[in-house]
Amino acid sequence: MEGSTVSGSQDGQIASPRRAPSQQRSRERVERMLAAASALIAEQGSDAMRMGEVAERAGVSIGSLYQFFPDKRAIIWALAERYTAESQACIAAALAKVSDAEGLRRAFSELVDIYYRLFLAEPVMRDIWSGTQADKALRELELADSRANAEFLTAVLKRLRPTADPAALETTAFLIWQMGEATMRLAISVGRQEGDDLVAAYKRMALRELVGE
Amino acid sequence: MEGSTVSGSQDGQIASPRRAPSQQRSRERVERMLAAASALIAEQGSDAMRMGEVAERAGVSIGSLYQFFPDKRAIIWALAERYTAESQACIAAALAKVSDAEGLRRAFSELVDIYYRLFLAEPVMRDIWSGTQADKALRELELADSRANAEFLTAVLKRLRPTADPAALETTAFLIWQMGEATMRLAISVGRQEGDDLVAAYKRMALRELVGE
DNA sequence: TGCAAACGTGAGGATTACTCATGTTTCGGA
DNA sequence: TCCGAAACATGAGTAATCCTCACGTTTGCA
Repeated sequence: MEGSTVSGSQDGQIASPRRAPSQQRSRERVERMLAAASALIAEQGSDAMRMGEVAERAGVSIGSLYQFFPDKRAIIWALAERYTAESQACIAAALAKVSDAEGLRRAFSELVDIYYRLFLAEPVMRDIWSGTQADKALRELELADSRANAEFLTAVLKRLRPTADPAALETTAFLIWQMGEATMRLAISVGRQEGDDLVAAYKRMALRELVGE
Repeated sequence: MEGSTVSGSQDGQIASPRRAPSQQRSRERVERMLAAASALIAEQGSDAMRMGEVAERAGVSIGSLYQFFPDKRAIIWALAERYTAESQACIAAALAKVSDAEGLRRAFSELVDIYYRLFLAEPVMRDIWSGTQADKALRELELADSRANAEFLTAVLKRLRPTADPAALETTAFLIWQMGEATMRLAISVGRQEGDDLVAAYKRMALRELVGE
């Protein structure tokens, strides 16, 4: 998983191999490229982001950019991967020590709020997850991320309801998580007031399913 | 709304006006263009669809294509609009005569099945709704469609639960509908077995919310 | 029947992701 | 310390594709 920052491509295949930065100089330059891309996505969206502009703003040539990222999607993928890695750790921590229904209620409720605020505050994340779903590799990254997150939830449910069918719990947890992400995407694409209402309604519905009435 | 087949563009603005076909000949040609686009999307997806190929397969010149569709997105938008119009009528019919909880349970359950089968069977619809969410105009069309559909559901809920807060019912109906669409998109992007399970789980959750325990 | 508007055409303009031949820097080993 | 190989850097050029536009043709109507 070490060099995975460098890959990412259409139809889920690993793209043609590109050099991973091994020297200090190039590592710093790759950071600058990612920072430039991030800024441009925040300003204009990933669709309007031009590779030439990324290179210019990073202070590197277009050729250098393509030396480390096989194509445009790869640079977006790299940014997305960072976000997922970060948030996954946060989610694991929040759910790890849940041991009863009330704890789950509190942890889940808090998690939804954090996620929602994150979506509202991070234009890059918003753009990547709500706009660029056309990219197959990104969809698969999101799906994998979602499965991983749902597993934390599954673990909690199995602990709280040891007699229930494990497969059913897995399906429920995955669905609830995916619906949460769908709700976030929806909430940020409508007005703030309606978005808040929708998130609140989701939270209510999800909790009803997770901890019963 | 008459000539709306012809418009559709970025940032929700109506695109630069394009001639609407007024003669018999051109109406037939526009149909051929839409049919060609539909076939190509079914074969390779809307992203890989080339405007030149659409024109060639429709037996018209590239110039004619652009005479009626301001840009590539417009032709996809036109196809999407047809689907929404069709399905909306079907949904309205299914929900119009619901008068009690048991009727709602049956109608909703059937509706979900129909929608799921539709998604599975229609590659064009699948492509448009699950892939090309990057297009702002399409997102807005889908949102408007979803709101319209949710309203039918809202109407039923208001009939069945006259004492409940109307605004809350609206939010609930809209959220449930959006989650349904999210579930469909998810279900078709995972395997058939898991997809079926997810749809079944969604149906259970939604019904729990709609008609109680 | 003639004319204006609608329609039809396809070569070419414009944009942009991406390549590649060539030059420069870094670094380990002799 | 020096050399050679590998890593790195460059940017003009290529290819693909969306879309335009100037000019010809057909249709409908007064």
